Amino acid sequence: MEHVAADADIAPVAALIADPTRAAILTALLGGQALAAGELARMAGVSAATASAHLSRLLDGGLVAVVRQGRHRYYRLAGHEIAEVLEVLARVGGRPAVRSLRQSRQARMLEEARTCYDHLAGRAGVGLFDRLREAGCLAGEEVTPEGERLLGGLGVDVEGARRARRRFAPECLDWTERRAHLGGALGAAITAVLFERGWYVRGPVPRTVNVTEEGREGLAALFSGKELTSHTPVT
Amino acid sequence: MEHVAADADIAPVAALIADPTRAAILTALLGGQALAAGELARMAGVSAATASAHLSRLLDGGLVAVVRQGRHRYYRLAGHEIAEVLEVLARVGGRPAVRSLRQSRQARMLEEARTCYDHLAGRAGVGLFDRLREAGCLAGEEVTPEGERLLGGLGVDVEGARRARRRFAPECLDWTERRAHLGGALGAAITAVLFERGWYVRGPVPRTVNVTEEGREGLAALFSGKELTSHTPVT
DNA sequence: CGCATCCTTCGACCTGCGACGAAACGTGCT
DNA sequence: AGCACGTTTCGTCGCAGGTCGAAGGATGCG
Repeated sequence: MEHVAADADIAPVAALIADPTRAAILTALLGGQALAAGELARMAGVSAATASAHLSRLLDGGLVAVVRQGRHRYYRLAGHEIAEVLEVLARVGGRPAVRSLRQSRQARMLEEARTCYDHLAGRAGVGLFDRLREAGCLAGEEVTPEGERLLGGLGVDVEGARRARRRFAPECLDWTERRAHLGGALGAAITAVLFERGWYVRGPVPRTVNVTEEGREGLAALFSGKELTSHTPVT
Repeated sequence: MEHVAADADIAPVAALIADPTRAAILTALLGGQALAAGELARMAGVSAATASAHLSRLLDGGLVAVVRQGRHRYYRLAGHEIAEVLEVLARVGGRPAVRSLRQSRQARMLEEARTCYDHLAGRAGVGLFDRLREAGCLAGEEVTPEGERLLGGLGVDVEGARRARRRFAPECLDWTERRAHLGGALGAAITAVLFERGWYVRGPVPRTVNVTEEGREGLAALFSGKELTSHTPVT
């Protein structure tokens, strides 16, 4: 007989994350991209059979979702709550020792700019957040009329983000920078536009992203108060 | 060779939470009270030896801290980050099936009012949060001058909370109510005052709290705009 | 000083589960 | 149809770690 009060069962979820191989898989998926089972196996450094077993368990547990496309099966995190769990765990987990030179290069790229499931993090993330604040776009967890104008001009659907079922514009603080960046529905919407415009592109290392030349110019123009040139979204 | 980029090691932390017995211990400690090793063993339904082994590992992992007092050893969570991890995990963990009548009573009490490590949660938590908003005390993640006056009169050290290293007034949404309540440094400061004044007291079931008669009257007076009677803090 | 209480350490047992290779399954290409 | 490739299933091995009882400190009480 359990004397502890009825509570959410946290152990099963934690157990799914507790295995190093599964943790590597989940961390790889934290980039926000859906990845094929084979790629995940390679990234985690295990055989295809082993990865498959892990993915099957993660699927059962509702941590990942799968979409079949031809003979590939692309896995992604099941939702932003899952990404939040991983981020919070990373925050208490502490930074690991960096071993090889190659890893230190990758680590530097991750610190520079990366995606945190569906929004921008790292130095780029906090930089963007700071610039939005300075420009008077944000007040607490709300967007000012000024911000509405600026983001609207960029092509961000602020109203749509506000109606989303998840939190609108929470500060999300990550484990590399010790400062906050913009998460939530608004952070995701802005990041989506940045990718769509080609201002940021995904880098070779799983979660990293890079700013493009257009991105550098576009962002500079955006915050210098100039109007943007007309925007032709990619279908 | 690991192909995954250098990242925080989340697996070891997750592994500590992954065991059902350790999860029960951590959940019990989520009430914010320090508990003796024996009590924790009883609550988790294991022998003293087993609990001791688990507590030792949790201590190593930095998830709990211990204070020796006579022949007792009181364990508590190591910090609010740990409580945050548990809350987030509980949110994705889903609600467990309620088995006995007794558990359903306890579950109802937990939903009514409980502590979430160091701040008020459950219906009481979201109620307080809503009333503070309605009274115009909060704007986004900031406190208005009006709020400063009202909370100051209550005896809350708003300035002290603002200087704390943790987030000031984040919304913390929990797994029973699907709404937000007040967490962070400010939430903790307010809750501390509520206990100090005797407006809330801890209930018999681990994480539950109960509002007292004084509490009901005091809160009503507070939000009806009246000034409070002078406050004599408990040493 | 000796006993009771609380907690930890030790030794032994046993279950759970993560690892792989080989083979089966399903899909796309020619 | 037949082959190639990505993925899952199956069978098996081996080890990590959770559990308990009993014994060994440590602390408070009379």
